[in-house]
Amino acid sequence: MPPIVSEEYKEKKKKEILQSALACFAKKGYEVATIDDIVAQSGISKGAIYNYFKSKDEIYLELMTADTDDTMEVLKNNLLTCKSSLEKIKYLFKEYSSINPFEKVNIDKAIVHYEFRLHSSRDEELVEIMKKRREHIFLELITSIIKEGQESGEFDSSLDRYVYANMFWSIIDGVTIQTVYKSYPYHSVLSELQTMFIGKLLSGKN
Amino acid sequence: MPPIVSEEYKEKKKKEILQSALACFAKKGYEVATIDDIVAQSGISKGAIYNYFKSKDEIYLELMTADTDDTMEVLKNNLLTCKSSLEKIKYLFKEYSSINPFEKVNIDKAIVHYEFRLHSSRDEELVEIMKKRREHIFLELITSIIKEGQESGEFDSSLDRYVYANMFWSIIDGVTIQTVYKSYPYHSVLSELQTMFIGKLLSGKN
Amino acid sequence: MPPIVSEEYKEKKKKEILQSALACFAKKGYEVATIDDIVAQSGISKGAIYNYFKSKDEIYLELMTADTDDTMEVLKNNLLTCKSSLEKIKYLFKEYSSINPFEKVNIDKAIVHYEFRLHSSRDEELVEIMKKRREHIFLELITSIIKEGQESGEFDSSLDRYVYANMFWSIIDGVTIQTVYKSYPYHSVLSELQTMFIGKLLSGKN
Amino acid sequence: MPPIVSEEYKEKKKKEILQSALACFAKKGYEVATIDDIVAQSGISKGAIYNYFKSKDEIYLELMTADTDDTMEVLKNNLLTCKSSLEKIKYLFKEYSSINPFEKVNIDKAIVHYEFRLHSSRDEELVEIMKKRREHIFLELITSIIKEGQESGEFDSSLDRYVYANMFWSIIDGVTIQTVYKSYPYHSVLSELQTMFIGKLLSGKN
DNA sequence: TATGAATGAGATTTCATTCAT
DNA sequence: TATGAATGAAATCTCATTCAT
Repeated sequence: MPPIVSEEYKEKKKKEILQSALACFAKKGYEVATIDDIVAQSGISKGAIYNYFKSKDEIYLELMTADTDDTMEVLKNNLLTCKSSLEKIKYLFKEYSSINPFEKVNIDKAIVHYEFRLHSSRDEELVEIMKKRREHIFLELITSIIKEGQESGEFDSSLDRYVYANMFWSIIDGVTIQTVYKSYPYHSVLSELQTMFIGKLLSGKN
Repeated sequence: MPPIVSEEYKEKKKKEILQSALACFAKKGYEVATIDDIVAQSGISKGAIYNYFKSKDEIYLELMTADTDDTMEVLKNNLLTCKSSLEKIKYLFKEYSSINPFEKVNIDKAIVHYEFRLHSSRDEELVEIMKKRREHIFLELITSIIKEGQESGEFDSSLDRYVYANMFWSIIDGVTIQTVYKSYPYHSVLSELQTMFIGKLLSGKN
Repeated sequence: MPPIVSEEYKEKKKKEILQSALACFAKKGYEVATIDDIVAQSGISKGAIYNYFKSKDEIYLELMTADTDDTMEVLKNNLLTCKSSLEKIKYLFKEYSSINPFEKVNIDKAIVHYEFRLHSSRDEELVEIMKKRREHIFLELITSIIKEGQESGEFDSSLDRYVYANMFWSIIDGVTIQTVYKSYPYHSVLSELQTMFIGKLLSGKN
Repeated sequence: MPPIVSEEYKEKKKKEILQSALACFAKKGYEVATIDDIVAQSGISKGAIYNYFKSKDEIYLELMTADTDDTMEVLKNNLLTCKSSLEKIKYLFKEYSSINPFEKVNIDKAIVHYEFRLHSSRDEELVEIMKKRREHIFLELITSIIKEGQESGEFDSSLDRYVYANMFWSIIDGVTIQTVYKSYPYHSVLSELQTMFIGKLLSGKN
C-alpha cells in the first residue's frame, strides 16, 4: 500500500509535536512534563505522537537538535551580510543583546536548553554528541571569525582562537543562565563583557 | 528523662543523608534519583530518612542551602586574610581556578547546583528565596569588596558595583557550566576573563 | 474520527468498578480496603481504575451518590402508583419491611452507607453536601407526602411535617443499624414502629 | 525485682492513654488516627503506650468496653432512685433528651461508638462479643423494667418485652445517628417517639 | 494513520511496631 | 518503666508505552 499522506504532512505534524513538547518541557521540565501534557498542548493523540516518535526521550533529543540548528541557521545567514570580522563579532553580541531576557518564552527556551545540557552530561553517548556539536558548530563559528580577523589584521594575531571562542560562549552562557533571577542587569553586564572581549581582540593588533 | 540521642548524633545523621542524597542527585538528577537510591547509598532506612526530612523536596532544598552556606563560609573566612581589595578579588578567582573542573565530585556538585537553579525557576516561591540569597549573600560579597577598593583608591570609582558584581558571578557560572564538556579549556578561559575583569577594575583608577 | 469506545462502554466500566468497590468497602471498610483489593475484585487494572476515577475518595463519593440516587428512583417510581397518602407511607414501610436484613448484600450496603455517614461527618464540605441531599431529597419526599395527606384530610393537620419526616428516617436508620446484630427482631420492631407512626398520622385527623 | 510503681499509677496511666485515644479516634476515626496522634494528645511516649497496650487494636477494644460500662453504671445507679417502672422509662428517655446532641464531645462520642459497631460487625468474634453485651446488658435493662411494669400492672402485659426493648434502643440509635446532620430536630423527634413508645406501654394496661 | 483505554512497574510517603539505651 | 529513632511493609497514585479498533 502506498503512503496515504505526504511527506510534508508528516513533517508538519512532527514540527507541531516538537513545538508543543518544547512548551511543556519549558513549563515543567523534561521529567515532570508528561506525554499527556503534550497531548493536551498539541491536540494530537497519544497514539499519533508515538507514531512519529519512538519515545519521550526521542522527542527531547530531536527537539534539542532542532533548537540549535535553527539558532545556527539564523546566525550564519545574518553573518553573511557583515562586512568585517569585527562587525561579525558585534553582530553576534547584538543578537544576544537584543533578546529580552525576561520575556517568558526566552527564559523558557533558556531553561530547557541548559536543562538538556545538564541532562546530557549524565549520558556518555549524549555528552559525546553534544561536545562534537559544540566543537564543530559553535566553537568553529567563532574561531573562524577570529581567524579571519587575525588574518585580515583586524584582530590581535597572538590570541588563542580556541580559548577566545570558548570564552565567547562562556560569556553568553554566563549571562543567559542568570536570567532566571528576574532582577539581573542582563544588558549592562553583557555590554561590559562585550567591550572587554572586543577590546582584547583588538588590543595588540598592529 | 533526657532525649535518647544527642543533638550531635541527629546532626550527623542528617549530614549523612544529605551527603548520600547529593551523590544520588548528581548521578541521576533530582527527578530521576529515588528515595530508594538514597536508601541504598546511605544504608539508612526509608522510614529513618523521613524522620529527618519531610519530603524529597525538603532534602533537596536543605542540600542546596547547606551547599552555598558552606561555600560562603569558606570564602568569607579566607577573605579575612587578604590585605587589599585587589588581593580579595584575586583570591576569589584563585579559589575557582584551583578547582579541578574535571574531577567527578566537582562536576557532580556543579550539575546539581545548576539543576536546582533551573528547577527553582519554576517555583515562584523558590525563585524568590534564591534571588534573595543571591542578592544578599553572593552579590553583596563582591559589591562590598569593590566598594572597599573604590574607597581606598585601588579600583576605578566610576564603575557600577552592582553590574560588576553580577558580572563576576556571570563569569563564574559561564565557565563552570561549560565543564560538562570534558575538553573545555577551563583554566585558560577563566584566566583571560580574570585579567579582563581585574583590568577593568583597575583601569581608570587614579 | 469518532471516539474509540462508546459512552455506554465507559458507563458500564464505571459501574463495574463501583460494584467491585462496594464489595470491597463492605468487606473491609473504606480505610482498610485498598485499590489493590478493588483491582483483584474487578479484574480491572489499577491504571484503568484511575482513568475512571481521580482517587479512592472519588470512588467512594460516587458510590454513595449512586446508592441513594438509585434508592430514590425506585421509591419515587413506585410511589406514583399509590392512590392515597396513607398508601404511600405504607408503601415506604413495606419497602423497608420487605428487605431481608440478614442477607449479606443488604448488611454490606447498610454498613458502607452508615460508615460513609460517619466518615463524611468529619469533612465540613462533605457534611454540607450530605445534609443538603438529606433535606432536599429524603426529608422532602416524606414532608410532601404528609402535606398531601394533611391537605386531603387523611392525616392530622396539626402535626409538624418536618419533625415527622425526620422521625421516619430516624426509625429507618434506627432499625437498619441494628441489623449488624444477627439476632435483631427487625420485622417485629419495624412493624410496631410503623403502627405507631401511622397511628399518629391518622390520630386527630377529623 | 518488685514492681517499682504502684498499681494505681499504672491504672491512672492507662486511663490517660484511653482518654487521649478517644479524643483522637473521635477527631479522625480509628483508621486515620495514628499512634503518634495519641502520643501528641497524651504527652506519653510511644514506647510507654506499648508498655500498657499490646496494639492499637487493643486500645480501641478496651476503650469501647469502658465506654459502655461507664454509661451502664450511670444509668443503673440513677434507675435505683426511680419509684415506678414508668418513671424508669421516662428517666432513660430524659437521660438521652438531656444530651446536647450538637455539642462536639457528644457527636464525637457517638461517632466513635457507631464506628466501632460497624467495625466490629466485620469480625466474627467481635460481633459475638458485642451481641452478647447488647443482649445481657442493654436489652436486659429494658426488658427487666418492662417486665416489672407489666407485673405491677403499670404496663400492657400483652406486649413482647424483647421487641419493645429492641425498639427502645432502635429509637435511641435512630435519633443519635442523625445528629451528624447539624440541623436535625433531635429533641422534637425524640420527644414524639417517647410519647408513642410510652403510649404503647400504657395502652391496653387495664 | 489516528485514537485513547489499558497496563503495571515503580514512585513517594505513612505508620504500627520494635528495641537499644 | 520510659524514650523515640529505626524499620520496612504496604498504601495511593502516576505515567510511558502498547495495542485493539
